[in-house]
Amino acid sequence: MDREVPTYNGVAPGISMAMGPVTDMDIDKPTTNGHAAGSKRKASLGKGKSYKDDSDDDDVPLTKRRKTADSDSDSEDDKPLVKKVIKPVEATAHQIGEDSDDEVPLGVKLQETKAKIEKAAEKEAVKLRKEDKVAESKKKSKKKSSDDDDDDVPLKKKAKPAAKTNGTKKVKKEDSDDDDVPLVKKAPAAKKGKAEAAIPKKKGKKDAESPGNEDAEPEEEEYRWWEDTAKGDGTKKWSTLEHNGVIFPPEYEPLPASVSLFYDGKPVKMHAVPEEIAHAFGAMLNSTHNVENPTFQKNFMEDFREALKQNGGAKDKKSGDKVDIKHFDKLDFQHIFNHVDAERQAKKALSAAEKKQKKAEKDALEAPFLYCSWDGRKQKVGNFRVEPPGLFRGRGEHPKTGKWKKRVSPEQITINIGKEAMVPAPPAGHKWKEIKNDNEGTWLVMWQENVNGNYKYVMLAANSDVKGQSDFKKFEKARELKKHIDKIRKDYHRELKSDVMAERQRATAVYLIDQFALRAGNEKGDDEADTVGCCSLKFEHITLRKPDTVIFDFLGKDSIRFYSEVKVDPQVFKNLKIFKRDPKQDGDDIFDRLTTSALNKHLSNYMPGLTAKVFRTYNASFTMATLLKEMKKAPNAAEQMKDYNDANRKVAILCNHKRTVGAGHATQMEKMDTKIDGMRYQQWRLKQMMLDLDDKLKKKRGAAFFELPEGITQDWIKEHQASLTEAEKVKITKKFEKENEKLEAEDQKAMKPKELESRLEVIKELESKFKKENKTGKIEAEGKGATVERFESQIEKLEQRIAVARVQSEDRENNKEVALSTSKINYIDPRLTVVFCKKFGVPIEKPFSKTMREKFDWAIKSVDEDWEF
DNA sequence: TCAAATACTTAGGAGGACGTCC
DNA sequence: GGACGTCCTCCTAAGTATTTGA
Repeated sequence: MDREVPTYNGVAPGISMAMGPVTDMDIDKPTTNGHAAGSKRKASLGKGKSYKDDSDDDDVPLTKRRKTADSDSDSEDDKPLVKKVIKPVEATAHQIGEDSDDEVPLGVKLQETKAKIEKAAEKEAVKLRKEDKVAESKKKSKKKSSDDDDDDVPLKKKAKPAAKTNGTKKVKKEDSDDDDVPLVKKAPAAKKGKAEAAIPKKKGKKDAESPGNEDAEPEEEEYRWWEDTAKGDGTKKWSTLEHNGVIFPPEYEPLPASVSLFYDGKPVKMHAVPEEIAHAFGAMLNSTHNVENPTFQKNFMEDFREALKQNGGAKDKKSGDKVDIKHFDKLDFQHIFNHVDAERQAKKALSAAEKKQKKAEKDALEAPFLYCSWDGRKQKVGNFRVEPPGLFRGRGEHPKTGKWKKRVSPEQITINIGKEAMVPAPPAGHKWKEIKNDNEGTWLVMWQENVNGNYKYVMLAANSDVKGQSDFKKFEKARELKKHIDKIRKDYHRELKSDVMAERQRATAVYLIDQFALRAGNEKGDDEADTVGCCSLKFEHITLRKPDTVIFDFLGKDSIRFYSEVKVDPQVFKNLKIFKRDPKQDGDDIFDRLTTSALNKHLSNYMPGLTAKVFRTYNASFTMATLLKEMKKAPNAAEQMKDYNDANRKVAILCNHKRTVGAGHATQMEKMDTKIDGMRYQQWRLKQMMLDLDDKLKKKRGAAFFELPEGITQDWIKEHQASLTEAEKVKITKKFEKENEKLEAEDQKAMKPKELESRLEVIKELESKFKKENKTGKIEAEGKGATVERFESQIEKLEQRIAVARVQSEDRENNKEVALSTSKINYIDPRLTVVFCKKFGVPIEKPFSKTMREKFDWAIKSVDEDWEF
């Protein structure tokens, strides 16, 4: 039974959309976003293993428990714990202070740097608490003046706003419980009606993206929320909210008759529903890590076959006979891929004008969805496009990777909007799942996806006020942690020896989170990739090497490998040994008495809102702050940026932010090496020319100066000479051909091959020169007015170029698998970067791209160079 | 108390835009 | 102006953390 793909219009004028039949949500039993179905305890105990000694006497002092074979070392438990700093040893997750040029052994160097940073943090914490006390007593003594001050945000006193405020008039106190005070200054509520027309403009921002809005609307006053101290308690996010909903993806366009999926060598035809799934697979044929993954293939096959079953199966295109598609190996997607690729190329080949035209059409279509009105302010919406159907690209060994992510229908979509606002119309013939007026949420639209049952949200863009505010809060929270970090560290060092197992595990976990920037590690379900964080570390993820080295080796978020060999506090080493004690084995939790909730609950005792993830933000920003503080002025902005990136890289390494090494990396490195060697060879030649002018120099400068550079051999020279002459030959030939083409285009007579021959004479001369040099071992001084001084200056210039190239090469190598952007976007307080720019006179455009400058607008406008994290 | 539901941040990769070099 | 490499933006997966409800 063939069915037409249902099509309907209505959300965006002019766009047609297709969705699957409107059923009652094609959603598998949801597993929820990232939450395990089973409990943590089940993970280690469910297999019938007994930890009787541990579980039965949780609260029995560990010292009274049975001794193990390692009792010797355990007996040291009761010795006073000497506070030690960690000593990471490898170029892995903890390379703070790494310095490849340094003579000091890496481990020692790292230890020193980390110790310095920790010591500084401790000192700072004491100082901050002192300052707080003084401030508090001052406050008490002049209570009445409290509403004049704006230093309500902790630590804000250090931040002197660089620019004059033109923001909203300050309302008083921060901790106002008054829910009715709008989060942002209330602007006149937009009229009911076409929402996009009601969305006011933001001052100073070009509005090219919203073509419908270009006429003379009054510009909105910039709202400097970071100077507004009356931000409520954060529960109520908005008072009025207007938006136009979402754009649905275009309908599926069936393949032309000439293009087919092949099965067992024969072209087959099928209904659009299964064809769309096959099309998706064919389109991603170049993504080998997906299409060659057996799980991906298996899941794809299951869903593809199911879709075929539901839609009349497949038929031989020629005979019309039924084809039972059973085996993945017999499928051939190449024709589909070629078709998709041709379409891509055609799109690429469009003229500039055509591309412009297409873009204009797309922009016009999307314009109504770009912005919303949030408390009367025009705010950019982040992801207003409903995710198109496709094959789920779960990362790593995700058990569901390759499953078909179905087309989302309006009936699955919940709209969150202000009570007074006009609800966007669903596509004709459809209705929304639900309309909500939840002003405690920041999302505008929500639906549930069918593969994992995950919730998908449409929220505001990163440069919106509300996202900026939560970013600001996040960094303020991390700064707040500075005041408590010394106490927290003292406490966990003490509790590492606690008699209560749960407490000891907790202390050990906090130690790891603090020292090695591990993530919390929530429990995961069986239908997710097997990745872990701190609390979910398993037996096999940690190897202990006496006396105090821990080797972490596990897959973290996004299945990125975390490998690190580090020296730890001896008590941590002992604890981990205990947590791994028999009968635990592979698959069992290291921290079987600890959950992320318990850990976070404990942390919140130190400071409201303190959770495991705050440590990552704190350590990243604090490290960056320390490195920037130590930074010296560089001769120019480029070198200053290199220093900045080096600091950024240290933070990225701390956070284990990685990227896959680009395909061309090795070739690039080789190229750079060859380039450097070429320059060194050139230097050597110049030195020989110096000798040619004055053979006494050898005695004067010492023979070593004139020797062949290390690694440059006679064989290498011959090879290099050959490649030099070849490159020159190619260059001359290409130039000749181009000139001829030009002549022909101008209807002139082309040059004869003889001309090329004569031009290539120089190559012959070059070759014979090299030959002579190689034979005699002498290099004649070249150039008019050759002098020793001139050659020396040329050598010096080459030396500089070599140095620059070496730095670049090293930089590239060091950076090949480190992603800097993640830490810059999420972990390093942007105000630190602003301070860096101001202090060293570097334009903000250097470290922050346009999008980042918009996202961190609040930071750029709120600090001067004296600001400290 | 626990699992499920919910809402948000953090993450790497794909692909297009942009800049540089020849 | 085309080839090539790099940077930037978009996309959406994959985490964390809190809230809800049985």
